[in-house]
Amino acid sequence: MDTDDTLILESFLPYRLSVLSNRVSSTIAALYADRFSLTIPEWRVIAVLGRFPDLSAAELVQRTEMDKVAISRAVSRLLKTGRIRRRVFPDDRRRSLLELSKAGQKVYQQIVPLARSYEQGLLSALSQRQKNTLDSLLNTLLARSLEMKEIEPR
Amino acid sequence: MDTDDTLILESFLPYRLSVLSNRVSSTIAALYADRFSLTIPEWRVIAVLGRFPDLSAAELVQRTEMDKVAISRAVSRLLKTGRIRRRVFPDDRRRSLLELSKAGQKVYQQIVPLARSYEQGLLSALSQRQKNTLDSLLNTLLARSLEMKEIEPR
DNA sequence: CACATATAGTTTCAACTGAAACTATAATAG
DNA sequence: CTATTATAGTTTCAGTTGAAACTATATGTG
Repeated sequence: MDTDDTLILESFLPYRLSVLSNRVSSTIAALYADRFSLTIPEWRVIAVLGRFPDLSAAELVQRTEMDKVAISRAVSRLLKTGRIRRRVFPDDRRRSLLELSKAGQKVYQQIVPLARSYEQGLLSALSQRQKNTLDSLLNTLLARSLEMKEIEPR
Repeated sequence: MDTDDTLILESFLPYRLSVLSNRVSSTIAALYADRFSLTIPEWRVIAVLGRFPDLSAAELVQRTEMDKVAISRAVSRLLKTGRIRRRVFPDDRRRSLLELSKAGQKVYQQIVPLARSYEQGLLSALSQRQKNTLDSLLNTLLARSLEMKEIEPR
């Protein structure tokens, strides 16, 4: 029924991804903001430092796929709220070494189960097999989206 | 290897969806901005009006899942650039009826193939079977994400 | 009718964002 | 070594955003 010169927005993959991602992010953001006064960028930094202590800001940029301005701001809020500590890397004084403070570790420990449980809730309608399929489809799409971004010249 | 109190950000579904959606959206946004000076909200309005002429702003809100401020701004830019026209709905003078102008139709006709071709490129690594699976997984997740958003009280 | 309440859409204001400029330090070249 | 160039991270500035207030119109109630 649908002709070739029409586009059905609600079937258009980029649109659907955007709606899904916005819904998920805003739900989680509300969760984190309510209980921990944490933004999503801050939470991402905590999540990464929980696993890999003593990273520099540049390493956080890589591991979170956020830009360095966002990292700088998240880090400065987390420093102010005492959730991370910063040392200077002795061999290169431009660089800092960031790690969770005691308070930051506590937030991390509380928020990990919350994050897991949201994720499980979202995935609860899927069988294990479907979850595996989803995982692999997302891997493919993530790789392909990166190629298409780089190929398409700015 | 990964214990229960650790979270691997790059495997966390909300994070992956966000990275994917941001990549896709920013690639498309660059495409549209370059060639048509169109933002994504404007493009969404055009896409919907191309299929359903004579909608009100409130109907655009529903069909695009954007909020009414964003719609109001997109509509006012599109009016200014002459891509849509607005009439007052006679039976209720608060309401407007929006439709593509000739120029808007032309943009629509040019941009639909561009959108389709981006989507095909993104999906090019998938078999038809995988595309169907993706489609159905997204439907499930979209439904579930809505439930979880509504259940979780603000 | 007059008043209260609801709805469509716009504007305002404060917070957020990213690109570009900037500061500090380091590495490399003459 | 000094000058130049590069890198780490921060700040600035010019948009962009969304919540709440606002304007205009419509609907419901006594």
